[in-house]
Amino acid sequence: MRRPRRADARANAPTGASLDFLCFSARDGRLTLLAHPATGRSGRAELPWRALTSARTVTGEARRLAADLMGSVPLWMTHVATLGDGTVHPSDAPLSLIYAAVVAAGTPPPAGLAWANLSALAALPARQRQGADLGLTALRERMDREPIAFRLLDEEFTLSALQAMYELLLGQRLHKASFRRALQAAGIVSPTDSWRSEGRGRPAQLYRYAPPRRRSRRRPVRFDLLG
Amino acid sequence: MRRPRRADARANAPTGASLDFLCFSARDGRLTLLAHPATGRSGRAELPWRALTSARTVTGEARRLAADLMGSVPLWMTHVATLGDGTVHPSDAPLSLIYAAVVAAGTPPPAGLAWANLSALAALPARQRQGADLGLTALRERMDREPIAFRLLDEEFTLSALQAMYELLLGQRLHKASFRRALQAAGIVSPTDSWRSEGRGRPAQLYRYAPPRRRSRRRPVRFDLLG
DNA sequence: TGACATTGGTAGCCGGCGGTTACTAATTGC
DNA sequence: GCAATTAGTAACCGCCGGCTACCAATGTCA
Repeated sequence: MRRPRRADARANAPTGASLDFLCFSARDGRLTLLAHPATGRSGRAELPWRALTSARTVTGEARRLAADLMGSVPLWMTHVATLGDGTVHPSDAPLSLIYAAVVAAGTPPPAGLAWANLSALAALPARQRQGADLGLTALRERMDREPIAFRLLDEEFTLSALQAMYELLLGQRLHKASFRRALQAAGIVSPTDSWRSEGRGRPAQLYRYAPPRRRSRRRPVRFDLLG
Repeated sequence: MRRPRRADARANAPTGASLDFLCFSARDGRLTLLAHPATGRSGRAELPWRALTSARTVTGEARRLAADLMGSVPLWMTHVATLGDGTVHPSDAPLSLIYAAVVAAGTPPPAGLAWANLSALAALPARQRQGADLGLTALRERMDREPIAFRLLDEEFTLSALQAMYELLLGQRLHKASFRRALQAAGIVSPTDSWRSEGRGRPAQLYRYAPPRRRSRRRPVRFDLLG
């Protein structure tokens, strides 16, 4: 059984795979996802996807797909799932490689696509819906290891905007003082000379994401997350 | 470009995928990985794999592969990576789905396979080596959310054995008092009536993994892991 | 012009977590 | 009986993180 002839492997192998592009952004205090609107030819909302043509450069093809759509490769992008299991997918491919990315709030959608609320996610084809769920979960779980929230903001941002983005992703309110104390202690933002005044209230200083070189503290062993 | 005919997708699509089985265990205080020894026909160490025959049941096929090898489905098993990118793989398949699993220390290897030290990992074919690295990283990152260390132990275990397993996975020594305090506070183990006495020293009480129903505490926002 | 609302930003209290030291308990081997 | 070895716990204490309270700077409006 081990090491079959190449022809054997080809004989009853599943054919083809799709690359699916999960692109998150934020708009009006909501998380949004890039999708073909339901008004398309299929009459159904659908994530952008492309047939995988050469598995020799999977990550390259994923980046190319993203760049072709968005104009440039997103600052944060990663593979989040590989789905098959007989779920419905517009490509008819038996396998789909789901890539998730994040672009700054306010990025205009490419032609033919729109920013959809996450509530519209239920209308996606089954496999894409599952991929979107997994992608969103991945965003939430990785945001304390990778600068996901920062990539959803412009290069310069206020600390209030950063906190609002964290609250959006985590789905819970955070305390301002604690948030800023932890942020300053980690030293991962550096202030700029600019200030932003939006209507009422005291102007806010603008910051940049500037992670230090030094190694991060190791976290203690935790048992309270098991179950 | 969107929604190509099925024939189009098939035309230049990559053909076939392999399922690769990363099975970790522990032996003599070392982490080990199930592999075909280098004495096989290929003369090279190799992870067990199988051609994916029906993508309709990817997870089912992965479980079946594991069960066929080990006799039963491992208590912890998950998909950790999908690799292509032109790396070498014994199957010649352009894509490989890597599944990682964990079995109790002392589980005998199936015929034709052996428990290999992680140092032997460098000898694997490139794609399998990459998969093994990713799998090991996944083990370490997920062990505070999923009961990975517990699945590497027998059903009943001593707290010292549990701590040794955590130290093995994390690659660092832990303090006994802190470890046990956190463990008791989380309430995820329950003592049994049995005691184990191995040679010298005071006998140790045996415990079982028994996670509570209650919801886990939410962890604070952390910025010190970014960068 | 001055009071108020609004948003930005910080000081400091305090309970609990987690690293550490130090101790007690129970067994084997001499 | 005594040393060695392993299991298990108590308690100190610094720091993290939730919280309250406060000050700062702007726009709005009477």
